[in-house]
Amino acid sequence: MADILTKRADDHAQWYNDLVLKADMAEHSAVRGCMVIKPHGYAIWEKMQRALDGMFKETGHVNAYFPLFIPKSYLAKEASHVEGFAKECAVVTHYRLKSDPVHGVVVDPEAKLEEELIVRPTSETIIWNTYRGWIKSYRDLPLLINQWANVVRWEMRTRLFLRTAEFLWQEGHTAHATRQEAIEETERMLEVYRRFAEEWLAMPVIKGVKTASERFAGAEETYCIEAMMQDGKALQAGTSHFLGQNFAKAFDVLFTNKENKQEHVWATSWGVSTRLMGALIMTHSDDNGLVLPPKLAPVQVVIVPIAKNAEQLGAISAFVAPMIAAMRAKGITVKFDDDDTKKPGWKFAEHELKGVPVRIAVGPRDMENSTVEVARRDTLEKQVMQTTDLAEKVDHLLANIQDNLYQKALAMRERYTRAVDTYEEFKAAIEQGGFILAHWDGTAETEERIKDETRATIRCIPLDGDVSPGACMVTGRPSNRRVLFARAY
RNA sequence: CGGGGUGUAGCGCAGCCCGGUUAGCGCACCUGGUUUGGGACCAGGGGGUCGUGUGUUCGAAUCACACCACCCCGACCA
Repeated sequence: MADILTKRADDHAQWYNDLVLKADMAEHSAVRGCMVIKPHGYAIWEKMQRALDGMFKETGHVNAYFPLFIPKSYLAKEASHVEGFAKECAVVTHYRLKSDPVHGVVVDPEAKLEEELIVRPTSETIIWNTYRGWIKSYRDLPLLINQWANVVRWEMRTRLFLRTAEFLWQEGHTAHATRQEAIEETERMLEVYRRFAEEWLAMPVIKGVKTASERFAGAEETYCIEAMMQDGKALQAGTSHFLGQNFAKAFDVLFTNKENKQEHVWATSWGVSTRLMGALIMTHSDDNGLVLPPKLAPVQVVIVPIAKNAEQLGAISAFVAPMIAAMRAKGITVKFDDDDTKKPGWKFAEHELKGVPVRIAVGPRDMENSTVEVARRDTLEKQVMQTTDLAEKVDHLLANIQDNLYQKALAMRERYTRAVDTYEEFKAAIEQGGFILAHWDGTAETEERIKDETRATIRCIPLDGDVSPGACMVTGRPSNRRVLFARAY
């Protein structure tokens, strides 16, 4: 087979880049840091959206849409929020161009905006400013809203899907009458993200909370799910923030409680982005290309006819028609690749590159024997199957692939997760990659020192797992429990 | 923002050091034919402001200066 991708073992970053481009998911655009998401990539994102959107609605949320532009002054209303986002905001200063003999068009200096607008890096401010008008009574609560949107963060360094200047995401913004209720919401949505990651992306994640220094700008507590990529680095796959009353206070959002007293509402926000595409790629794919979990594959089964001529192709089409109908009846997405300008070998490689979970090859030999050749993308194994009950067999195979991908990723994470007790062990272990569970004294100073010396960060304080106390590996001071360290994307 | 790299056909590259016919090669594309169970083969064909600007020169893809863009590696972040 032709080597069209850089091998993972040679250069993981280059492999990732090649894969995104060659599998036709996205490409760089004319604008620095902004990508074009191509149909194959977008189809996967759409499947993610559909699944997540359903889960949001099952948990009582509704969708709405807020503006792309935010008055500059709004950003400053929540002190730590502005601190966190100010240095990466795109700003709109004018609303008109005019033609120019030398430069074609120039900004019309007479069209300067009274108040500059920023392109949203996230929507808390505009949303909370709006919520003020919507919330008057405890009867208006909880307010459970999600929006699907694009946001812009002027990142210094970008990577396709993992970090782009503009990215697509969803952001949930909820308002509650009590602290407890808001915390429950924050945790509920984190659990939705865990389920989505594990059941749809087949990507095991660790739920936890961020340390103070890694917390979202404006949050009281940031919960996250952390995943391990194949190169042993960590990727934050989703976040859910308990915002306390910070935004309610900044935007004067008050409600009257049952005792006729005015109170600030309690808030949450939570989001996942097109970064999940990067997570998906780096969790399962191999040197032959993309590997997609069946639940997110735009095409789950591709049928490749092997025909010498048009008559044979016609016979194969008739032969597979009932199988296709039976599979579709089971909700399986099937593509019959009867393009006669490409050879079978070319198609095999192409569909592997694009991550189609199951490939079925059918030729004259199969028609004689009432068989088909079924190849699975995850293990690259091929087997000849009788056509009897093929749809059921394929249905099982897809479920099996989905499960196998999860189990493989889980086994990898477990293999590369270890507990260490001394800083020396830690330094050696971090060079090997993977997750490290170690005791930490809870101070920002120690966290910072570890980061400076090893480039490892505390990914999260896990919600589950070993909670026995110990001594900080660096300072020896007491520690409540082990926390999760890794080098991260 | 520091470091490195790259801009030549749709894609990937050679040519540049040492200036000189009509700027090449592979893939892709078009036509015809033979093929088709792991990226087919033969023959013919089309496609280029060599990133931009200025300069040096009889002559610039090639030399000089400036600029622009993008990519990769770090620091910052979903």
